[in-house]
Amino acid sequence: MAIQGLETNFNDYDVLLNECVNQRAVREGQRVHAHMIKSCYLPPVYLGTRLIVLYVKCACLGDARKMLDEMTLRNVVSWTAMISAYSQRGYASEALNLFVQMLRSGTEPNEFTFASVLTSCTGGSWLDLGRQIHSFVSKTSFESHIFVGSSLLDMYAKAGRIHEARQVFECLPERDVVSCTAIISGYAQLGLDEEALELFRQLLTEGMVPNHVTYTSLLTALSGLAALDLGKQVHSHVLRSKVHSYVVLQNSLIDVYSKCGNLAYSRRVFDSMTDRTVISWNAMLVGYSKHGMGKEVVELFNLMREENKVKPVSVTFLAVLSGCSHGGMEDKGLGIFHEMEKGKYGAEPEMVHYACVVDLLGRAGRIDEAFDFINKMPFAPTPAIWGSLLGACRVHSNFEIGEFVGRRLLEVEPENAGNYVILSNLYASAGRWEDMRTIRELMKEKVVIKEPGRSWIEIDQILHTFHASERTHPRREEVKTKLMELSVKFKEVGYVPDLSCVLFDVDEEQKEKILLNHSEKLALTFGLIATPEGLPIRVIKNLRICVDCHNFAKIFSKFYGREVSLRDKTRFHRIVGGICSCGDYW
DNA sequence: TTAGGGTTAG
Repeated sequence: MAIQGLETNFNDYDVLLNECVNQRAVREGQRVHAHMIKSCYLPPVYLGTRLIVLYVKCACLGDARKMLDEMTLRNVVSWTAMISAYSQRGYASEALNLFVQMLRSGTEPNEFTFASVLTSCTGGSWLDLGRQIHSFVSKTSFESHIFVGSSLLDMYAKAGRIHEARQVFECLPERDVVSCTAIISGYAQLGLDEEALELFRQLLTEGMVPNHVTYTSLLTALSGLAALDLGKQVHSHVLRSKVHSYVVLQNSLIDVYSKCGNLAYSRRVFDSMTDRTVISWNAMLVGYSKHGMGKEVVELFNLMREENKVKPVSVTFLAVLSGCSHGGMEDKGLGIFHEMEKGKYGAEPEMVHYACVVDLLGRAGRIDEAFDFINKMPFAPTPAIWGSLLGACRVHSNFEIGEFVGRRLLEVEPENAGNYVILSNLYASAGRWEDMRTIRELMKEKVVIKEPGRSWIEIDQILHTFHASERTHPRREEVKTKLMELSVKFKEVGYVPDLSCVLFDVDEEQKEKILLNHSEKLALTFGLIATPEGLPIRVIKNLRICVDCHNFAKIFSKFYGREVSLRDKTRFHRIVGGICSCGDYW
């Protein structure tokens, strides 16, 4: 049917609008709409709603909203189509405002409305409103509806309220792959990786059939755990199933291999992809960057620009700049930063990029330049920026700037123990013992220990976790005895425990004991006794590795001829024959 | 006619 012969009646309009919706023909729909206006035809609710649906499906939100506003009579579908359009595109406040307007108008929401509007309550700041909607939902029959329930549990999970999310999940009268994935992903996104993995296994035994989204969420957890064998298992599963070509899933595979220290596998996945999003490039660049592979970072960035299919974004530059910094390509990194400033890439440098430059200059020993750079930045420096410069002052023994920065940091970030340690060590190296003692005293009063250290190692698909106060591992006594033995052997070949790494005010003997109990030493020692001779040992630590453990690992690698791959909070340390890929700067 | 879960960085 064409516009020319269009009659001003419901049936003609209805047939034509249906065709438009099916073919996503928004122009044609707009012409039909214009015809209605010209003919002074006031569309009934059904046709008005049909137009809203058409506009929403063709991403013309402005037209859709105009239509809704023009309608004198609206039904639950007209409201819900608009609310869900806002929700899906991330316009949370518009969606919520409209929901409130809908209630005021006296229209009863249905399960579609609740499922939509609750997805706009994610992100923490809307949680209070989300709770109110939840209590509203409980008074209706929709509480047990699976779509509404999935939205609800996802809302709680994204706000960090995983127990409430779990409660909603447990109360669902039925489960499907989406609700199962939502709860698994909730755990994974909060870094509760072991819980995510355990729940995945449990739900699998209960009959869940995972799809590409479930595998993507599971891979997030496996990345956090650096569970290489499990990651490979998921990969082969994915290859045998129909879901292997989803880009998001492949991006997660790049990430899992890179976080497990296996960049060759990451690159193989990356190269095999026919379509890549900016996240595929970013994941690969971040992988190289965390391994300190500056040359590869720059080459891949150049390739990305040559291909010119996707535009680099903020995270891309973060990876490129930090890759240049960790990979000893300071001038290249500085060059790219200056090009960003000049607008070459269409992405303005942000605070994180400035922080990368400070790190880059500091690492290269260009402390004065870094200090000048901070003072000229268009932002007020963050504690992380000062912290990065303080670290550089420690490594390059710059007392003057170090003292200034350290004092500054104690004011803005009094709870961070690392700052006190570096500053007191700076004083010690300058022979200013009185100042050193004052700083140590100050530290005792103010420091908050946020997260206890833990390290883990994967052997035959089993993750073995160690804490400083190790009481749980079945082979802990054997590990501790072996570790004592290593300490004696290593001292004979030059290992001197670095007691300045200990934050507690105890005697030297006690300090040495504390150091020897650091979780990464326990995990490393377990790796030695639990894996065949000569094989590389892969340890993961949740915090930044301390100088003493780093020294210990270097001697360990040389003594036993074992390659040690140690992933800490910020990067990978690949230690071969006593030499670390980080160049002793991290 | 309207609905729920996913990837990089910090």
